[in-house]
Amino acid sequence: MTDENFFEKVYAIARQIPAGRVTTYGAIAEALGTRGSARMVGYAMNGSGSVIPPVPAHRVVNRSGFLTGKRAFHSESLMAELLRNEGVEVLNDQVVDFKHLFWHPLK
DNA sequence: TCCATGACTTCCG
DNA sequence: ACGGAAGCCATGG
Repeated sequence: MTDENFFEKVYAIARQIPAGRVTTYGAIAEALGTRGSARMVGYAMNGSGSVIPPVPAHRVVNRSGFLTGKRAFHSESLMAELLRNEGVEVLNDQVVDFKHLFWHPLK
């Protein structure tokens, strides 16, 4: 393992996401200072399952509100289940009123 | 060191 | 408005 500073930053912000809220990879990337590394955010989240404390990766979706990362979970439906458990309505692998539930890391 | 991959985003047709 | 292609940064082989 080399310098995992980047991953730690992603995890830190992901853990700052309030329950019942969701954010986008680009927003996190921008909060890190690397706006173009939106893909890396998801890439880092891929290892979030092996990090402690646990990271609410299910609260992170793409800018369209789609659960693009649900495939990385143990079950593809688990991500939607977690969101619903927090009060976030998910329909057809998409967050309902995503625009309204959107949470900005810097805000 | 170079090439290939990816939980994204934006631009162009 | 919709679909396809390019750009982007970090990691691994």
